[in-house]
Amino acid sequence: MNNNDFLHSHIALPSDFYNRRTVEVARDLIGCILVHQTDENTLAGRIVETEAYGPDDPANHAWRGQTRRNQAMFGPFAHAYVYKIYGMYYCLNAVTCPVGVGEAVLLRAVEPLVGIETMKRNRSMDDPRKLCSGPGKLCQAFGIDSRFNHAPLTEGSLKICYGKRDPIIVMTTTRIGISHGAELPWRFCLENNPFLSKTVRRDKAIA
DNA sequence: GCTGCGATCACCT
DNA sequence: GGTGATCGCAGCG
Repeated sequence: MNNNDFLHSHIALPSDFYNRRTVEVARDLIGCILVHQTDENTLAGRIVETEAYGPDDPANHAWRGQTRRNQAMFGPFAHAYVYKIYGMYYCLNAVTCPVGVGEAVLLRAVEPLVGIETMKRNRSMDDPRKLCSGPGKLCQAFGIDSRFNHAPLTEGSLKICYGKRDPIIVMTTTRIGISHGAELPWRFCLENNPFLSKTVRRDKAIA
């Protein structure tokens, strides 16, 4: 399949998809396709790991209210919230709630599908399992940075599209890498997928 | 102002 | 399993 075929065979999720409870959006994003159409290439991959940052959640960036960094979280749903972490990596979120409510879904891992050579170049790395197996890695592979903060995910160069309708098993587990508050079962992933991040906790798997 | 730490990652042992 | 890279924010004064 060439790049044009791929683009035309995938349709962006409608904006209403994101106007639901954040944990539902996080679960339903598993299996959907992240697409970045650059001037040169199409980059695409299947979303295999997500994390919800919801209400009453001390780990949520929006927990202490609105700041310049988390402004996009309080903007309209179906848009991107991209922030820099540890001064060097970016993380991509899908904003889920109406204006004024700060909730989002962090995309934690993607299975590379299209534009793999470009991803390898962006990551200076050859192993396909390591190209997008973490929130910072997938942004580097896809060339996603702060320019995409506030960008719509329903149109334009960065989109999330329907995936194939293969039956998939979504595993629910706790979050990790955060210190505030209880570890809520708000992480979702494709069971036994080889492209998950290194921190998936099978011991705490729920389904 | 300064300090500590975080939704990370690669590299080292 | 430990460490360094290095930016924005919060908390403290």
